[in-house]
Amino acid sequence: MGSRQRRGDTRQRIQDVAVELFAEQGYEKTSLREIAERLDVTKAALYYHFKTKEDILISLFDDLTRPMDELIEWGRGQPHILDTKQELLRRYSLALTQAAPLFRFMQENQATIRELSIGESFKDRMLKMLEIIKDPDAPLADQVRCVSALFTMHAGMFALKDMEGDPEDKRKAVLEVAIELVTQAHSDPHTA
Amino acid sequence: MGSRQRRGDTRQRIQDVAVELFAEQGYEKTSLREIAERLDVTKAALYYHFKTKEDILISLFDDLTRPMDELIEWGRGQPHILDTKQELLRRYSLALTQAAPLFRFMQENQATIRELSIGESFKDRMLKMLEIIKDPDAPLADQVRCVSALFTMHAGMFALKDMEGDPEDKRKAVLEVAIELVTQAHSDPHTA
Amino acid sequence: MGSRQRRGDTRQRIQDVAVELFAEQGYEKTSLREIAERLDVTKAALYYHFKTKEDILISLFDDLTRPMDELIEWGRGQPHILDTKQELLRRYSLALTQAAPLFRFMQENQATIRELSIGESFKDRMLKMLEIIKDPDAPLADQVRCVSALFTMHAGMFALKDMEGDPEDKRKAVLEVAIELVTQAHSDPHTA
Amino acid sequence: MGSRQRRGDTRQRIQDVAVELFAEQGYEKTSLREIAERLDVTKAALYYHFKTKEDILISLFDDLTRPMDELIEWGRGQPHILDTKQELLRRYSLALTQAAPLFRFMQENQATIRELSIGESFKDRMLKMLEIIKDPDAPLADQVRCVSALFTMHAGMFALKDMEGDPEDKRKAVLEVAIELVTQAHSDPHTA
DNA sequence: CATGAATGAGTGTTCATTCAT
DNA sequence: AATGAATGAACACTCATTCAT
Repeated sequence: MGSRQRRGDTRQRIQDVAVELFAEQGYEKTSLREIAERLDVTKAALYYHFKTKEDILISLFDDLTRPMDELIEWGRGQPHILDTKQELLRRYSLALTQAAPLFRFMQENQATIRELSIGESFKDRMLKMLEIIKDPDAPLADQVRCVSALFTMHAGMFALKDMEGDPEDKRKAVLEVAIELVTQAHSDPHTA
Repeated sequence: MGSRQRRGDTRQRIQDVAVELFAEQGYEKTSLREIAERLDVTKAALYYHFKTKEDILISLFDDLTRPMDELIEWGRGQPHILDTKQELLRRYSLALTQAAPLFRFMQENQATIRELSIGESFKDRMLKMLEIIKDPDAPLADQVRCVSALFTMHAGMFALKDMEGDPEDKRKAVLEVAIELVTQAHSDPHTA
Repeated sequence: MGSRQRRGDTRQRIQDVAVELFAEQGYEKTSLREIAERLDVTKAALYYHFKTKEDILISLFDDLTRPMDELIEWGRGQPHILDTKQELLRRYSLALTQAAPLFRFMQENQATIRELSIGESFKDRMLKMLEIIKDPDAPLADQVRCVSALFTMHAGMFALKDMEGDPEDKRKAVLEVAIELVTQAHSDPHTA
Repeated sequence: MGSRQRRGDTRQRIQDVAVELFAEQGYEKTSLREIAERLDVTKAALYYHFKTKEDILISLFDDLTRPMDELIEWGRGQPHILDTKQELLRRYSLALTQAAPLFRFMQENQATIRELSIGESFKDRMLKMLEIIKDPDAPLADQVRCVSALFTMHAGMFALKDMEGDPEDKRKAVLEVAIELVTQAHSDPHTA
């Protein structure tokens, strides 16, 4: 019965277990044997669903990069005004929350990801988001504020895990600080 | 000549190469064979100087944690006023700059480090620094500001690498933003 | 053809080669590379069938300890009379003959085995057999006779290898001496 | 002071530690590093005193084989009567007691020793001792009794370690059984 | 849709041994 | 009489990957 219900969703189950283990132990330290054992299948079965180990990782990122791409596309269609920037952060915050484990993984395995084909593409996306909220002619400190806004959002949620309080409250607090940073960077009158 | 001059500094040379490779490729993906080959010695030679691979990593962190411990001790002896917090960040900024590659490594290999004996000890240190700059009764957003200040400093310097500009200017800009965050968190009148 | 016929019996073939090499050279001096080469497979193939090197050894002992356990169980269900003791030795003699190479290995690698998980369990079994044939209140010399009976059986067969004569004749001679020792130990009237 | 008193006796100290560790863990599992660490010298120091690891072992056996050689020479000069055989066992028992750890080592590392140059020479000695107490034309069982007598003496002392009782009492008991076996083998009237 | 069996390349680690000093 | 530094060869073990069934 249990095995009947599982018919056809093996691919999804692999992804679920992979996200969990990758986030917990890192990509390199997680072996396919481990994933297979948790699912009670053989390693070879994984290869029916994915061509390589890296392929599993890439498939996970697809769920993550799609919302980001949409976000970027949306942002580019908007005027470069403060409101756009703030809204971008708001939407990004929600996207992050939904793909939290994957982001935690990304945050903690940058060295690994950098070498993977996915690394470049992700960095690209981050730069594109920065382009939307950042003014290249602004003073250095303002540019740092924008970078910091994004990083704060990435790190914030995981770094705050041991702090007491409702997760949603924490998300809002992080978002508030990020928006503030961007607002400050935007409104700062600069004479470059 | 080259090999004569090298006598006695092998341990240091191992550390240098290790820092470089660990930062570049990550801890797991850097093999002892690779380190040995770069130094033109055998793997076994590494084991004369270090008991295990992890031991190499630990030895690297010693150079890093000592200044942090001094900083924490200094901070604890000061009154919990804004000035102390700002000065702590200023000093931390300098410490970070000096051990930049190691911090880049740490920033990018959190998943790996977490499992190592060193992970806990480093997290402890971060929490102790937070205790100095953060007020546990402050509103959530203010606490986020303090966390963000530290993370901004960690990430800032590496994330800004592709941006043009003098490294020292960038360091100051990052520091400025961090100080601002902490200042705001401190001065915020809160009625908890 | 040869390789086709071999399908499915690799595990057994590993055990066969392992017994032979362990007995010939000792456990420590026999490397997995050596076993693998003899079988014309890779080392990794061994790990498909056994989790560790020690596991191979343990699996070999399973074939040995099962008959011993049966023997012990049988002996415990019998009255502590001379007949039982003699019959135990007779049955043990047969068991030993069947697992001769393994016993030779055990006899010659006691130091190694002692440190392995198997060591304790084997010693236990020997003590349990002793309990059946030995009277704890008997004079020391009688107790020695019982210990000697078992040891004679262990060592006898291998020590007598270079002596001319039919193996079965030798087995019977060893058994005869062992039975004699136990008989003497049993019938000895003692006033402890 | 301690180090002054140690001057010149390093060779002896190496032997002492080696005997102890070899007996405890076996020859293969005892590394020179371990021996050196126990003596608080470097591995290289061992090589000042002994040419190879095997050389240490050989030097240990010298202390053991000398008394055996004397014993064999003595035995050969005596008539092949029961008294000679009994006296041989008595003397051997004392020799064994004096070199107990080494004999324990030999008993437990036969597979190792067999491959060493020393192995053959030791086996030779055992055969020579057998020649003295054993009649090659006697019935098989009698020959087994003689082999058993020697083996009982070897094994007896270590196998009886967990048994309660004074070591000297145990030695005598073992000797008693061995003498008995040889006596029986000798007096047995045989018509081959 | 999945398994059983295997591989080749690699890992970190240990060892006995050497030799200039 | 002993050390510091190193080597070369080996070892047990793990990994991602393959493929016939």
